[in-house]
Amino acid sequence: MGRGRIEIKKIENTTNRQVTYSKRRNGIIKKANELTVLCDAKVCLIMYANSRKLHEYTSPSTTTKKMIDLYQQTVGVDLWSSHYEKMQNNLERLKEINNNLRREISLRKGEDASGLTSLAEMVDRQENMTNALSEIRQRKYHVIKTQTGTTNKKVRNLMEIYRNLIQELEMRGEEPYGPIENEEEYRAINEYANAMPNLYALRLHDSHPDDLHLHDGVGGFGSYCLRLA
Amino acid sequence: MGRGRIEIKKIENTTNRQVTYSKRRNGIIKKANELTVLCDAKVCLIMYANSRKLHEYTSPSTTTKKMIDLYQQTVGVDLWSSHYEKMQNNLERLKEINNNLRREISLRKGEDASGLTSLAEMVDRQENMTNALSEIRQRKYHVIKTQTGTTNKKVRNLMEIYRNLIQELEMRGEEPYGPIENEEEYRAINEYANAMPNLYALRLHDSHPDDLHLHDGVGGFGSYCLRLA
DNA sequence: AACTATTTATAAGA
DNA sequence: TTCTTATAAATAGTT
Repeated sequence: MGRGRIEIKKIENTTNRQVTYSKRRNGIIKKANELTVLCDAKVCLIMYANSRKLHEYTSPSTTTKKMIDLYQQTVGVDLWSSHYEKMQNNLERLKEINNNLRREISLRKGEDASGLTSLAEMVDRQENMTNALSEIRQRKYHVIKTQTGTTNKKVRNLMEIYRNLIQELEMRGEEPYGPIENEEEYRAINEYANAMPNLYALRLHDSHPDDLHLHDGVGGFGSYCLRLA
Repeated sequence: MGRGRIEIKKIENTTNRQVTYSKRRNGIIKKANELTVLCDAKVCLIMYANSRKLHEYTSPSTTTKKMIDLYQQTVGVDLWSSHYEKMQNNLERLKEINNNLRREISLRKGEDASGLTSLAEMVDRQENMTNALSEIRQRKYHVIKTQTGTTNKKVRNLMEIYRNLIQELEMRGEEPYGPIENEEEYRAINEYANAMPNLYALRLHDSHPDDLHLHDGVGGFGSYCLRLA
């Protein structure tokens, strides 16, 4: 379509080629746009000639990225994969580690999916578990000791309150051991009384010989005392 | 360029539009190819019309992926980032799970990084551990029982060999209890003898009352016997 | 899918 | 590059 018909083969004259590229590039972009408008199509056109300059056209109704995504979806090839191969590897590695951790937990729970554990392995595992258990016992011991300390303080406090109460009542000439009138004090005493069974419950759960034992003489109100055996 | 000039706006008649799309699509692909050949250019053309069908042209000298890479490089925008993000999230999620699993193992080992464990929690944990331990004990018991069976068979076998050996020696009129000459039999007997301490070692590791105990009367050579208490 | 009157694109030249 | 213009190519409407 010009002054003369041309053969479709590379134009060897550089200038000529560049001129033709410029003209035809505009031509094809115009065509792409016409296609977009006339046929309600989405077109993405990327051109790259030796000039190292990139020219593109993308229908206004879409974006280059959307077109690429669409392209992948249709063609069924993941063009991104090479870009995040490393990540993929990382992901796989983490999954592997994860599985190993799960397996270890499983073993520690006494489960054994494979059923292939050797005796030596099991002896080892048991020893491991026993150590862990004694570790936990020690820690619990520590916590109980601490808690006992604070509890004893609480008791001393309550005894003080109680004594004062009795004294007050006696001074008023009223009968001791009568109803407690100070609401706050009453609540505090009750709270303490209710806390005891919880501590006590430990003995039910836990009957191992080298575990700690709580000896509490729950006699009169004034003789509350927690000792560690 | 046809029987009549047309306005560049969406063709409302569907059939007409599809026909025009088909014709012009071919036209633009031809143009793209001519551009490729004439000007030594790289062209990537992706078209998508309502038909949900994708049409593309890419210069033979390149690939769609290369063109996309080039496009990104030139435009300086990372089209992959959104995909990357998804993976990144996945990775973070896995790491989180990983940490949780590690924490659980830590707890099961009796470690406590936070030091914030409540007493109730620790009681619970200990019970959990105790259960796991008994599970493991049971499993070990099973394995030992099985192994004892096979060991007993081995012993019977060895006794038979030994008897034969004695008999043979006596028949030769030689002194009994002399050096064992059959090398294979010697090795078999030795192997068995060496296996015993390993089984025995269980008692050292494992002194829990409800664990199983092995009573073995290691008397004469003929009285080897493993019993389960 | 083919035809063809026309429009459009563009090769060559300025 | 851009403009011009003769001519090749593309295609709208028709069959």
